[in-house]
Amino acid sequence: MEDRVNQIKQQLSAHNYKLTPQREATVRVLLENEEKHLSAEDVYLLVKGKSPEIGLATVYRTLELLSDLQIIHKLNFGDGVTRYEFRAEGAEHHHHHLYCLNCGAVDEIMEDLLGPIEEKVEKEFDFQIIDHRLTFHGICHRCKGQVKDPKKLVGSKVT
Amino acid sequence: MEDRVNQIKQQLSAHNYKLTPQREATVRVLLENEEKHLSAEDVYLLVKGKSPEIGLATVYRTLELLSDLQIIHKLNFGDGVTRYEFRAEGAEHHHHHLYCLNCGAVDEIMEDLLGPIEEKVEKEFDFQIIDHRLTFHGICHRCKGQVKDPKKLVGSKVT
DNA sequence: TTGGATGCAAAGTTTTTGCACTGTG
DNA sequence: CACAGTGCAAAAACTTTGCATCCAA
Repeated sequence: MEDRVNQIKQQLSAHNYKLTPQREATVRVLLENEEKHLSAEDVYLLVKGKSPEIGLATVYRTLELLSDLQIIHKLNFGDGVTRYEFRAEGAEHHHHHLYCLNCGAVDEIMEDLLGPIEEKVEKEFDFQIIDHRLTFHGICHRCKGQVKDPKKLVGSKVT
Repeated sequence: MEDRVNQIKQQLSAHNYKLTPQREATVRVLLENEEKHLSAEDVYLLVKGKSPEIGLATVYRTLELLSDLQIIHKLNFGDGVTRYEFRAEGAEHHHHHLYCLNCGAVDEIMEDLLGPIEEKVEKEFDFQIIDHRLTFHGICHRCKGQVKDPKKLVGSKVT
């Protein structure tokens, strides 16, 4: 954990940015909730719990900065909020998401399933891949058999 | 084209919705610009060109409706706007996107590359896949060698 | 002292909602 | 008449920006 904070500190200074207390608090919240895909608001509330003087704008600015430096990723699951997560450790892009249409949970697949596919795409479309996003939308194991809101899944008018 | 409008009309009436003139105009704009991934605003402006009396709210409501019925898809490429596209023709989910970080263009890959991967995921994670989103972010063939805004690609402070 | 960073509030974007009205069955 | 559908404007939700202030080098 301290290692990772230090690593980020170095990544920032390599680009002439400082790891201010606010930025550090934000980074720590992200690290402590790594698997949770927090929104900016989530991060703000968590940081505010520890350091009440921080402003929402600072959180946004910090997330934008970390995102520009590719330390974290922006994610969109179509619910109108941008979520953030750390990039996969090994510098390479590596993992994918399972988004449950019933309960909204986001689980992770930690394997990279796309290696061979990327090679094919790069060649076939003359496209230099920098990153990818792969999300499966469906019903998670927890919701199986107890879908609460079918309307969300297949629209229909309740008459 | 008329076929597809009729097909959509039937999908709507199957759920007790009508294909009103506004909805039809919206659908036609989407069909005429199928490969373009229009935002709600884009659709609104195009529809307004033909039927000036339409309201933006109606466009949003129509897109939401079509999306609930899974006639169209919502897409997010992280630029803050929701875009829309028709679902792949063959009822199955089938295609993927190439999003250029330099020029913002969105190209399509019309093959489904994920078949075997989905089987694996369904088994391994006990997750019932209804849909997927796969987007590669990178540099498109048009931009190769003439990247205009490297900052967007690798953040750095311009001092 | 100088410039980056911050907090607050105001403004900006995108999307949703309330409500009266319209048109068709 | 009933009621889905609509247009408009207001409101909401999320994010960015302006600006005075603060702080470390």
